[in-house]
Amino acid sequence: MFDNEKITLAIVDDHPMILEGLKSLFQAEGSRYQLFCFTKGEAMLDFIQENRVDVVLLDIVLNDGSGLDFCKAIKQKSIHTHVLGISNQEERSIIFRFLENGGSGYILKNADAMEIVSCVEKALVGELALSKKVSEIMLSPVFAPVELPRLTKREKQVLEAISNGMTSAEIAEQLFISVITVETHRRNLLQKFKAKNMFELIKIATTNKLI
Amino acid sequence: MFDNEKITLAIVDDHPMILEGLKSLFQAEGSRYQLFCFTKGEAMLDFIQENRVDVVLLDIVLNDGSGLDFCKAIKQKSIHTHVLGISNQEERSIIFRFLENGGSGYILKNADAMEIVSCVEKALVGELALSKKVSEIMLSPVFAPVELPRLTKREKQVLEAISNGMTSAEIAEQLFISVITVETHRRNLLQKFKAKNMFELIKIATTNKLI
DNA sequence: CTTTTTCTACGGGTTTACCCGTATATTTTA
DNA sequence: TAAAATATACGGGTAAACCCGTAGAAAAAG
Repeated sequence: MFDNEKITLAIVDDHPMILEGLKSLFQAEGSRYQLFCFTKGEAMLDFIQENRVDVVLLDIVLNDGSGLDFCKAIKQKSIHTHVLGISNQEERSIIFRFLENGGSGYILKNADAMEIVSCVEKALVGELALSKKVSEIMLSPVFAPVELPRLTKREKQVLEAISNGMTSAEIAEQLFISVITVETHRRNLLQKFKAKNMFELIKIATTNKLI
Repeated sequence: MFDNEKITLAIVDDHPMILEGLKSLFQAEGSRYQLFCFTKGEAMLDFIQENRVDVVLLDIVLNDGSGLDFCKAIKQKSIHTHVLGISNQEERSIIFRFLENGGSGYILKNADAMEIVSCVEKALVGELALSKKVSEIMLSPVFAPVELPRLTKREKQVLEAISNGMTSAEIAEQLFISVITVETHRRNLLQKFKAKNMFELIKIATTNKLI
């Protein structure tokens, strides 16, 4: 990014009103920014393929896909582009997923104008850009009342192996126990999780980082 | 936390040397801190059950369990306790998991003394406390060369349903297609992912947030 | 030191997943 | 418009998962 060049800022949002709002906000910033607006994520990706973009303000909920996926795609195409999520979506896990996917920050749409601008500038200098409310959300974990069953050492081993695609026979061989024992562990796992089958169980266990 | 009371700081680390180092660091801080040291996570949890603790400096790799789990357990027992991860573990996904589990911050062990102290103080006033190196890591996503196959709309629907524990017959009914078609989609999914079976595939898809 | 949990193991039976090849209509992309 | 990808569907067969009840030995917890 050269000092004599403008900062290229892409805005992606499928609400025309919000797009307009952001547009006028950054046009007012003494023309430091060159704006490009998109209502579709794919169109923005095509643009980034061919043009240098410094910052993307990316809505999370778009009609042609998820901002989470678009963020990842942007960083894959252009690692130096800073991507800021901007959404009404307050869900904690969404924020984390966005950052994990390479986002440089996250802003809630009800943030005031100053905050949005300062987040963009933070991102530009390589800092993590979180609006006040967002960092509060990140620091306020809610522990779901869904009590996950705790697994024994053996059950963890079996579950881990299953999730790696091993069959009961293979697991039995690996753990030096009988196939029948492995199947008993399977049964107990299903009961503990109240899952209908292992597919559901593995999804639960994986999303809850048990394996 | 009252001004006339000391800040209670628990340190959990199974390397005696590091424990000593942190101890002397905070004892030097004009006795603002009252220290409690632990080499086992379980012992620290028992302590927190009975005593108010303002901040925990928690090693991620402990011999009696993972700091990730301990962090979650601490926040479940005592939501107001700030937990700071302190580890040599530089892995990006670990940092995110720690924060998702309720951590207030994360510090690498090679951070200098000042940085550690300032992170603790940041956490005390309710801010996200990341050492410089850590926030750099968070902002440097690496996109694994493992190219995930992109799924068609139908395949996503089928995979989603499988992961919710539905059988092929149930899925067929839900999507108004033949069981045979569902099984064809299953087959194609397995081939696309080069997975041995659906258990493995669901784990891959879930950890990569495809479902 | 007793009680509980965990790990181990058996038999028999039903359901489901998985593998193989094939094939046509529709939709998307080049 | 031609080629490729997608969604649909059939038949036959094997392997694996899942369900039921039961139960002893070892380890952990009280």
